[in-house]
Amino acid sequence: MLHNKHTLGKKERLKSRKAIDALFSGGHRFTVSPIRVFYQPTKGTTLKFGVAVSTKLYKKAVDRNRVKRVIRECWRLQKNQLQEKLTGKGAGLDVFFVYTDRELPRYEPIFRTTGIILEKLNERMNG
RNA sequence: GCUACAAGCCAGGCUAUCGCUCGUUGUCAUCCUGAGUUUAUCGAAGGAAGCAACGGGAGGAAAGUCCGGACAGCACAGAGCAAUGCACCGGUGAAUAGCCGGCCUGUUGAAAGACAGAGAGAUAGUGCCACAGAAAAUUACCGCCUGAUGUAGCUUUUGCGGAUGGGGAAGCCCGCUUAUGGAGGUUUGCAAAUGGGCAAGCCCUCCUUCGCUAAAGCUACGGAGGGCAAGGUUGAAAACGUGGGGUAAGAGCCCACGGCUUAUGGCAGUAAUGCCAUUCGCGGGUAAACCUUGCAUGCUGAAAUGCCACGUAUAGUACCCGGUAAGGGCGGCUCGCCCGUGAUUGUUGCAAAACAAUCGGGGUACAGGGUAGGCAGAUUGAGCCCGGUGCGUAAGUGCCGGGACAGAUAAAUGAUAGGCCGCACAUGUAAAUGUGUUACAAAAUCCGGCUUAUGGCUUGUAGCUUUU
RNA sequence: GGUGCUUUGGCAGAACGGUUAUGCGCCGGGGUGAAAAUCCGGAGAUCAUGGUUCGAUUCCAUGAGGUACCA
Repeated sequence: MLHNKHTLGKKERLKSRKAIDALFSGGHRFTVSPIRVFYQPTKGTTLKFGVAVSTKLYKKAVDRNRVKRVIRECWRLQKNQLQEKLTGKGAGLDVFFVYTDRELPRYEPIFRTTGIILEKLNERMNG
């Protein structure tokens, strides 16, 4: 029952500055436009997620919040499969998205892109 | 109906599904602490995470960071300088460069009024004022007046200044004279012979004319020097304005009227200020040029600050320091003041102490190592809103009653879908249909202002247009 | 969160409050068989809006952009 709920609480978010620094310096990365993905396996069993949008792309805080909310929503609705796999393997993963497009995103394309990213992450966890 | 201005209000609402965060309550089989005793995979009670229910969850500007505070830390030994800010008056308020009222000035207007004002000082000093113009600030180009010396002309007076003459019987011929002409005399010559004559610039005298020299006077030109600032094609700006007197010419030099201004007094006003009287004056503009005057300001800023946890290197290099230390604080600078060194050994010495060495200590700079988690600050406060009421022109404020008030921290307050209300656009006579959809923008310790961005609604005022 | 500095043609970059220089680039012409270089000529700018001033790139205010710093 637990994994049918599409939650994204505090524990599922990437909040430590230290962890993020480590992710940027030592993590793997790939890009599915317009999103750049950073990820790194960890010791815990949780899947942690974070988003960032540059101030240079969007000067207004309202726009940045909008982008982050859309991406977060897409991740929340689709990440359960990956979480199950990790729980099965007893592994953890930190994932970080950076939005790189200058145009404001619409919901559906981002939803699809997030799906592709999750598939890729799934494959890589296998390998 | 449109436009402009002013004031006020709202900042979409509903349903479904899935979420985020805070609080309260409950639950809790997992974990932690663990009363109790029977020492047992016993467990009261509490807590953590999870779960459930209920409740709260961006703004009028949350923005810009332009002002002002609260609050916190450091300092509190003062003086001077510097720096920064402010600048009509009164009120308001915790405070301000905010707000309210008033005064003054300017613009506009017939006026009433409206709008604007960084609104101390240009007579403390320095600088600047392009082009044009005579000149851009106590000066002088033209000009007006006076005017030594000079030049020219005129008048008067004095003095000076013209031609040797020769030849021929004569007419005449030659020579000379750049002062004209006349009168008289004398002389010479000629002709004639009665008398009267004729001729002569170069014989004499006088007058006149002309020229020169000198003196005096007048006029004109020029003008050393002096006086004046009235007038002068400019310019953004021109030396208080108009009229009269005055003068060599002129001038606020004097007078009258008017304008501005200083001071004193009276009256009105809390005051700025206004009116009246007397009075010093009238030497441009610019201080959002430097500056001067007055007043105010200790510095820093929640990344402040306190506590807990974790971690590292009590290490390295160079230099400095023995009390008037190195260095640090007040503090941006100077003075001044304050803080800031111990032990052991040795030498000298009666001692106090001084000096030296060693060890430690302190400081500055460099290069490096570590941490960047949690709690408090921190979400209810000089507060805000509504109603009533008192005071006040108002800003505001007193009293009474009621109400609401987020708290994240890689940072929540949402996403998707569908209607509805409203709005905009398109089609349409209309009914309606279709499309789009709210603008500006997101708390980050808190509060009061200001400024800027912006959708819609209501009311009022003014103008325009249409219809009646 | 806080504090500075800065904005001049396409680019770089000067300018006492008094006509916005200069270089590279661009356009046109000349030149060449065609180009390059060179030569001649030309266009093109003070971030925006107000204010002070007779007059603002310059001084002041407000806003917009850029940039740097503070643990």
